[in-house]
Amino acid sequence: MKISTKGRYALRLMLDLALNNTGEPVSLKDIAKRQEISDKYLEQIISVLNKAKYVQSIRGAQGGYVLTKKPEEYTVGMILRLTEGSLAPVACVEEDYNCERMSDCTTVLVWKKINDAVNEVVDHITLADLRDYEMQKAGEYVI
Amino acid sequence: MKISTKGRYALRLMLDLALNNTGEPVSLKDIAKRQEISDKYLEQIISVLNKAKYVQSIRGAQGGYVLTKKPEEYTVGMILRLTEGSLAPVACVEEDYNCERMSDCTTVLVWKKINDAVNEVVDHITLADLRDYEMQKAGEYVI
DNA sequence: ATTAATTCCTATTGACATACTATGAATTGG
DNA sequence: CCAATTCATAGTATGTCAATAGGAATTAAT
Repeated sequence: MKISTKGRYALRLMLDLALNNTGEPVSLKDIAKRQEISDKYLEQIISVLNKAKYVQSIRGAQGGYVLTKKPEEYTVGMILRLTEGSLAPVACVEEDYNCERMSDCTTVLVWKKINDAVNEVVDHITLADLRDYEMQKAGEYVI
Repeated sequence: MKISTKGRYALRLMLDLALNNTGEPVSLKDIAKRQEISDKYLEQIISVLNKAKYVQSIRGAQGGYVLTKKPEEYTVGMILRLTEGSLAPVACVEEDYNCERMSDCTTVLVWKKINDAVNEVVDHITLADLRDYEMQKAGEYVI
């Protein structure tokens, strides 16, 4: 029942971009340094985000990545589902899954409730929420 | 973000015992047949439930297993945590976990919310709820 | 006392996923 | 031209999953 590093790093990566959302491209090397994550591994992760047009890449020297949308427009769910695949706790509550036991199966009730509960959380937190939380937290120690 | 067969089978196994809770021991072979699960695999799973005293075993011919408590007293969370280990979506929201980034880490907010949401579900469904649901469902077609 | 049915215990296996590392090509600003 | 960057693909070590396998121990029924 774990979220892998892929999803976790993707979220930190996107949050990092949201916090450095100046219009200038942010290099992966910088993100990797700030987040203390292997840059080579981050390359693979951002490649997925890039192909899905969640970020735009600028190649060459001084290149990097920028968000394609406003932080408000990314939910945590979008990012996790893209990088992790489905967040469903079991295959049988995923879209168009078919199981012969389905009609008999009582435990599927539990999986559906877990699924709904998780979706409710991840689909209502945006990158902007996390960015604001982090910025506010940073401000707490100013005075 | 998946629950493994171990936890899923454990829940079906326990529900099967709740539905056949006559006081007579139920053999694993029968459970395996009803649930269409490998009996050899179920042996390993029930061994965990047995060591935790969630079930009591009766050895020898005509032996089997019985629940040690009333179905009302088992939550889905108890059964899943025992067989799956922690249900936390990431290690850092588990009890007494320590991570240097903890104080900086904004994404942990997300994991905590997921964790709470899942716990809220699994800790409020009991075996009796599932048993009643299944019995009621079976009755629907009587007339 | 024997047999058959059962639980109990431990080891092994094949497939797959995870979390990277490695290598090098392509692109581009300075 | 060069250094910094993204892009693409391959490899790898480790671990987990989902069983399967084999047999020992126990006990009710005959």
